[in-house]
Amino acid sequence: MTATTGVGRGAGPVRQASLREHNLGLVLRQVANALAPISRAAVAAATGLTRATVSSLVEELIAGRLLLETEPSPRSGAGRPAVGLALAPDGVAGLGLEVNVDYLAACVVDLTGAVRHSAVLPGDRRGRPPGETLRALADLAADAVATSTAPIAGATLAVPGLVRPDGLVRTAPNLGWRGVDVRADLCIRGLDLAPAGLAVDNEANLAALGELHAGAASSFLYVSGEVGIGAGIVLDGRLFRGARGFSGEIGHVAVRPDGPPCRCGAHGCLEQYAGQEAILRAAGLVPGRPGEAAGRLAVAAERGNPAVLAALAEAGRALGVVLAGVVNVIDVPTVVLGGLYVPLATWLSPAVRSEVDTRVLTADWESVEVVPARLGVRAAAVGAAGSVVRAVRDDPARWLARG
Amino acid sequence: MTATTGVGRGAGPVRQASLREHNLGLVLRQVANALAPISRAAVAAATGLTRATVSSLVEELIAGRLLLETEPSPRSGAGRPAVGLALAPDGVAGLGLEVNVDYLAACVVDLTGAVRHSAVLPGDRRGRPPGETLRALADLAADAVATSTAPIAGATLAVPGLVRPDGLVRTAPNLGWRGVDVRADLCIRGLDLAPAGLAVDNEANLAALGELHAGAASSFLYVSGEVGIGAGIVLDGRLFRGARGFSGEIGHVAVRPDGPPCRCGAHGCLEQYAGQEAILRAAGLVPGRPGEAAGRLAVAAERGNPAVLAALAEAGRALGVVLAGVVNVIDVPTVVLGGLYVPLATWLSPAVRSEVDTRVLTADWESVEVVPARLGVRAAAVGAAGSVVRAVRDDPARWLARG
DNA sequence: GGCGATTTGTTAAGCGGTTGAATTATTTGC
DNA sequence: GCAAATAATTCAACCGCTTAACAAATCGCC
Repeated sequence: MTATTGVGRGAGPVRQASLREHNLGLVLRQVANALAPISRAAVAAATGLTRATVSSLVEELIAGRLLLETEPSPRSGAGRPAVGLALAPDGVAGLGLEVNVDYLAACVVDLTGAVRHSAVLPGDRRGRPPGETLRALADLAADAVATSTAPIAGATLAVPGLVRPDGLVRTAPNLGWRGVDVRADLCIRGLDLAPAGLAVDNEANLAALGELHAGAASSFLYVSGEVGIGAGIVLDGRLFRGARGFSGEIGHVAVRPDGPPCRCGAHGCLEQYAGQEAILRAAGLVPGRPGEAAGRLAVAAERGNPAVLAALAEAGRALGVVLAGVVNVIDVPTVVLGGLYVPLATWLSPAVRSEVDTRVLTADWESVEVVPARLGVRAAAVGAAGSVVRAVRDDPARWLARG
Repeated sequence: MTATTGVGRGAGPVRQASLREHNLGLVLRQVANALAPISRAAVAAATGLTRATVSSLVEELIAGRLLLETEPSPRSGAGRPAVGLALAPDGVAGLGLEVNVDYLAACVVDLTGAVRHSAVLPGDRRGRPPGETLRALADLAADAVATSTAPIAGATLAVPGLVRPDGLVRTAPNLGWRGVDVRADLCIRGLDLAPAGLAVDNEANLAALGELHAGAASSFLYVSGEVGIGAGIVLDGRLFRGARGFSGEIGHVAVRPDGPPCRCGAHGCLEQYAGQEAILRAAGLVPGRPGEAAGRLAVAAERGNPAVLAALAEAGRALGVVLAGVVNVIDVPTVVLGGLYVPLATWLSPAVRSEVDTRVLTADWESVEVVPARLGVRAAAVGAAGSVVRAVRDDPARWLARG
């Protein structure tokens, strides 16, 4: 009986040092989440730590250039005025990279969450050798690094495909990649990736983090519609990766078990109803370059083209059926439509909402919101960069202890 | 920018006391997960704590009657013989309760995971007033408590319906319950529920924990087929409850969006293909008492009744389509078929497996297993009781510090 | 049988980190 | 100008882990 492998839960032992690491993060996040500069005393009150401890922790964070003291805020009541604390804009930054079907992107996000640099290099990357694409990306990345006044804590790369937890790209069908070890193949001038290393993740996952970063709710399902359809699941401010790291593959959830065949080998997958090519086909438009399909569809829909409107309604319905299923299973309060679906949200959302409302069991008392994404194409790159600074925020001690 | 509410992550501050609480749990779980009695030195080596610290922690756990010293194990090599440590069978126990359509159940599980007492009271509970049912359950529970030599740390109740995180039963359609506040209405003779309180949870969730307890993998999807169909999701040894606590409602995931109408108001829900009544209908059998349908189906299938075999194959296919979708979304390596599906697994599994294998995107390199549940009807009650002792195991300090 | 090697478990000193109280600093209000 | 109020720092005390030394119990080898 009872044979869970390993110890489960909070794994390791806890020494006093871990205690400080935890509290360091607690204080840093408290400052980060405050809307305005906040005093040590307020941090102490909010965290439950004593002011003495908070002072000591803050001192360390300031020395590590993660926090700054600001001018006292507008006075209120008697007493010594509080010294404000805020995140240091030049303390650390994260580098976010993205390889996609028709562009490469790089951006730098600082600790405060501000996007400090952002560059996109258009170009069709389908079927090109990974090495060539990665070299071009490395150049773009090196430029981004060169512009940063803050030290770069690490980099994260977004790829439209299945990525193993260790960073190996299992397959990125639309790029034509299979088994690419990005971590070994990418080296960026002016940036030593050894310490934090390069993280690689699915484009939908990182775009979801980008939305979180941009102020979306703390729990939501992000749907990334492109040639394929992926999803990133954010629960309670954290990315949910499933048991083995390949969560969110909603593009191959069945809409109709005996529907049209899909390139995955199954029948009636969502991609065959709401993928970019399926929508174009249903609308009677010719497939073109991957980047501009959404625009063409939006223009035609705006003009009232009936075939396009019908195609979008049908796609929305299929999307709604699948999303309702997902919500029934993981019970998220919000669905964010991203990628291709952002410019088409006006026409897709009604059908999606209607399906979700009738099919989600708990919809009667726990409403489910369907909203378009706030970020555009850059969502994944911003999310990737944001995930780096988020990692520093979650465990500042590791960053402070760097060689 | 960046406006996650609250602090997220590891919530509270960490004082030295929390440190000890954590390590107390670490040591206890290490002993629990060992297959045989284990020495202090081995615990130290496995956890990374020093032997001195482990000794101190063990002393506290022995004083609290959670651990026992056993005879030294068969010798091996030189050196002073080790004193074995094992979970104390009489240190604490958990009470598990279940209200279901056609029976009530109560059981007691001790810290080692052994079921010390188990009682089932058959009887149709559909449409009966909740108060009456709860009184009958309280009697059953009081008997269970009376038999226990170990102090009862708390109780958990399994209900076939939607349960709010605070324990309010939102709705249990097959019982005819709506908005029942079990925690207020249930009081058990001889057991003070005040300290740990009474937890209430969905039957599928707790049955999933029961399977975990019975040694299933540490990540799996448990499917509970009864009149309705629910699922419990276990990831990395932990129950996954979704963002708002209502996860796993797979009974109303669509198999065919324009299929037969479902009592939930939508069309083509899984319940209409693989629910108890749907299978009986498709098999041409009359609905009977809820408890015996599975048996009748299994007997008829055994005899080779073609209508029944076809009905089961069809149900298996529908189940497979939906489960494949769920696996695509949360990427679990194992699906456990429970409840009604256990006796029917022989006929359901092939269709389920075939659908899962063709529809799960990652199935080519990360196989998905489909297995029948190990526990029978009692899974939920055992899981409920197990969840109580599991809570003690995860945070022994709280139990040791009881008034 | 005795002695060293080996492993377990305990004890005592030390150190890191938080607490709590006292102290200093800086403002408002009367 | 002084009391009240609030912010931040200093310092002794305490708590829990670690290190290192030691005591206990067994094996193996001569």
